[in-house]
Amino acid sequence: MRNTLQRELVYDIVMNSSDHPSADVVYERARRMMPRISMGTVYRNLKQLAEAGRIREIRISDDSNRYDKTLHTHAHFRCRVCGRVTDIETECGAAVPANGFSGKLESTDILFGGVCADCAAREEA
Amino acid sequence: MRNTLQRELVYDIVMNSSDHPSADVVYERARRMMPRISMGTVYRNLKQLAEAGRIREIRISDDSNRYDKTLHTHAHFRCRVCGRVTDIETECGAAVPANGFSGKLESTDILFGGVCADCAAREEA
DNA sequence: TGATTTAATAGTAATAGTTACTGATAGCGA
DNA sequence: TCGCTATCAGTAACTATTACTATTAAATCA
Repeated sequence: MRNTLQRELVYDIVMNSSDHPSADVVYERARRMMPRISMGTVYRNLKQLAEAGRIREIRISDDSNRYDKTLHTHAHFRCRVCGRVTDIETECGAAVPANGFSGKLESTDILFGGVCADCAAREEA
Repeated sequence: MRNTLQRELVYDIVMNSSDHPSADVVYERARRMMPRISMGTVYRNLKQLAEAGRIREIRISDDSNRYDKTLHTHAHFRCRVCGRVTDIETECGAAVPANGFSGKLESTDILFGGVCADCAAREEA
């Protein structure tokens, strides 16, 4: 994997973000530093960095994928009102398949959906 | 909610499928019974039936949504080789957010990815 | 039962997220 | 420094899904 300015920029943006940015958001932030960078480059590098294990891809159906600097498996919560994605602890730690599963496990995604505390309070008012 | 032939057909197809069909697959099966049914109708009814709690929507990022006759929360495994989605038991039962989460929880999706036993055996050969 | 209301339909167009393509550029090994 | 080729910018294409519109048909009611 070549060490290009574009790839390092994309990587730095994810590593300095704590808000689980989507490709779109990474693109907007990247353009501030490198105005001619293209969307395709951002997508390609996010995918490659995730494949290389340098960042983590959070797959969110019915929404765009997000990218996370935190590498270890952990659950996420997505607020359907504000769209924010936050880390969340689960009671049993990381879920694992019970005995009896005989395939090859490669990824685990735990996604909770609902309304975050902030938006719930705002809805009350 | 009106009781249309199209809606009952879509519902019956999901209830008689154990392979977690996507909207596309439901559409193909529906056309065999009702050739003039449209894709939009299938999508609309799957969404409405899921909202009404009569079927369950399985959200699979980087792939189309699937639909399940089983209503209670349970984890799924998706094989990246053959694309099949199967039910899977987890060691700790259903994951729940740890104490400290103060939002409103509405959905839980646990998705494992990897290679199923069949495809793994085939890759060996 | 037949008229009326309106949710739902078929068919089509549009949207969003993402990937593919193409000629030009630049990282890196020799 | 030269040459190879991965990567780039820009654009087109693709896929899953939703939106739109005129038409149809459930359900309500006289």
